[in-house]
Amino acid sequence: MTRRVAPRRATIATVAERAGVSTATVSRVLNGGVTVSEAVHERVLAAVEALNYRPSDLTRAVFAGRTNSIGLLLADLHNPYYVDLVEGVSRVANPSGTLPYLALSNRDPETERKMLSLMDSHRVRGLITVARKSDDLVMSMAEAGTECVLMARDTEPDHPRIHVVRLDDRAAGSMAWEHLAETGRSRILVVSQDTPAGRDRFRGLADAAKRDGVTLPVDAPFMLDNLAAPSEKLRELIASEFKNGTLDAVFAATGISTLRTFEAINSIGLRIPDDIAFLAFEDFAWAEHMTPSLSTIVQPAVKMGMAAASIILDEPGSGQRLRFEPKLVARSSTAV
Amino acid sequence: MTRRVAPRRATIATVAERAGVSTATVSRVLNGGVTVSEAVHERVLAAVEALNYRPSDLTRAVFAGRTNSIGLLLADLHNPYYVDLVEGVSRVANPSGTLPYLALSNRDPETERKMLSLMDSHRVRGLITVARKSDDLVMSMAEAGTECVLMARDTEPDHPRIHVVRLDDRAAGSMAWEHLAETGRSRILVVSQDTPAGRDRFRGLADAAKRDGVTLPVDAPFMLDNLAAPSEKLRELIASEFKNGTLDAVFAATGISTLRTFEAINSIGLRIPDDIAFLAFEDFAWAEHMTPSLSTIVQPAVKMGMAAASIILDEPGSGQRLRFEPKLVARSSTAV
DNA sequence: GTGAAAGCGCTAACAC
DNA sequence: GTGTTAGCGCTTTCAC
Repeated sequence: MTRRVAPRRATIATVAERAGVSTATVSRVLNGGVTVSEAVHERVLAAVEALNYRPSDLTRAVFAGRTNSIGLLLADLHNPYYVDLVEGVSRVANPSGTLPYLALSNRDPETERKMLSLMDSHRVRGLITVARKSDDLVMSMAEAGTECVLMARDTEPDHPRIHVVRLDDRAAGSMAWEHLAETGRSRILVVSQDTPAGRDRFRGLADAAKRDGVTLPVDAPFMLDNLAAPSEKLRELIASEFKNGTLDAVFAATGISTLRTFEAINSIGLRIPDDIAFLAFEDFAWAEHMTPSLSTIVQPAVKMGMAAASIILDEPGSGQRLRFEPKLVARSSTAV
Repeated sequence: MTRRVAPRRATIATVAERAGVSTATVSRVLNGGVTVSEAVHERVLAAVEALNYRPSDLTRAVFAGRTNSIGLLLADLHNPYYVDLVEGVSRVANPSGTLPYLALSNRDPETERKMLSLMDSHRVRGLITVARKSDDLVMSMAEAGTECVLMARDTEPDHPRIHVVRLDDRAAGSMAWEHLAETGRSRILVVSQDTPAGRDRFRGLADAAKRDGVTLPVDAPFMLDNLAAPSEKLRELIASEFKNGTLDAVFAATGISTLRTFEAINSIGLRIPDDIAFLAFEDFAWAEHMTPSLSTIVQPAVKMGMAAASIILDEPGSGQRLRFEPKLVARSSTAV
């Protein structure tokens, strides 16, 4: 750790000297609250201007024992849900001078932990994360005073500074069932990533079907393992189920699975929605322009991001549990 | 600014006390370099472990006069180019303990300036930005010691701490021409956002055409003003040019214009590529699954992000000018 | 090999 | 009203 590497820049002392006052006075005019004489006020402001001085949020944070940064740990940025989350967090955080650190885990537990540690080193004031294998780290950060917001989690660690913001996944599932049933489908395959959210969405759909007296042809969601490449197994499953006549709709229950599922259906040569209906998850610019346009179930990700940031900034230590409702966007891929 | 709000957490002093040594010694074993007796070394490490102590990068930064954060200011996250940029920056920055702050301008100059100021307040060590209306701010940050990397800029401010990383936009344009010409098209319309990059790409295409003795039917790119909604004007332009027989290909020269252009062509009912060829910019997961699949010209965004971060961390003050080469991904939308 | 002390840039008591 | 002083958590001379 070399010392003083950057070119000198104006500090509060520089400004004080130039204005012929003490650093305390400079601090006072900059932060307001206390009364300062008109003359001094002007001299200080002039000095600030002349020296292009901007107080260091860094030093302020050291003093206050709390920074103005939030740690945002996501899996990647290819899911529109994550993108909107960033948007939402920024919208709430920025106005109060808070900036989010963005880190991507790419679903690697090792990376996940490293990034969390890094954020802790940087003393983020709050953490918003989709991490799943780092409860111990999160707990120790909460213990140390960091507000932690867990996204899309089913577990609910008991700590006043650990909050949970999630979608009502069961509702998303039953919403999928209702839409598909309404359009005349009942032989549904659910495709998902292997996450609590995905399982809950399946459960929601299966339960809703049961209430209507229908049993799904497949009694568990098809779990995608490798998200980076087309799934041969999925392709085969859809092809054989369809041939057996036990399939008239596929519900991709998570953002990433949407692409892989669409791809599988198309590669078999099945026509959507004539041969088979396709209901996707998350909305993205191109969904409307696909052939056919895609029906999707969408989470209010921007709102969820805003809520997460609000908890950190405005309701620390309140152990929030927030649940948001999904929305259906019906387009052609599930049309009758 | 309230003081001491967060619950106390272990500081270097806590560790020192518990290990029965001075803070200086703790610092020494944590940072290495100096020799410390075996016994003390162990006691300190044990205390660190027991107290779950993690040194504050914040305080270190105050002392060192330089943080481990980078400011990343982008327009939005809907363009795959930006997403890959984040990926690239993280890949280089994270391993050395550097975390990027992410801010979105949504192309609003006001927001752009606010975010830049915020980042400066946070004393980012370096800045990577697509900002266009804030040269004065960038210059003052560079002056104060912040490494600034301008992305996609044609101007080149003269300062050792202001760097430029960009695509060879002319090459992208001529690459577009060559591909389209090869597949038998020459009556090309270029659609773009109103940016230096877009203009250069048009210029590159027009010049290449000229070299081949061809004059474009339209002597300037169609500049999209509102990126958030379909463009009626674009739709009309394409329809009328096509009817006149002066159009057999459209080149969307920027990431966002790709969507709006595709939309316009489709809404007219023109068939791609039979009636008209369509060449897009930037690659994204769905491009391959559109009907037809989209041919695109792609910038090596991940590499560009890595380069930008490297400049900040490894080559400060070297006034870099980097130019990257685009790549063509040929698919069905430009097939013969 | 280890401790005491100064100082990074800033804010908040406490005097005057 | 304004200056003086102490101190936030850390690193680094400088003594011992």
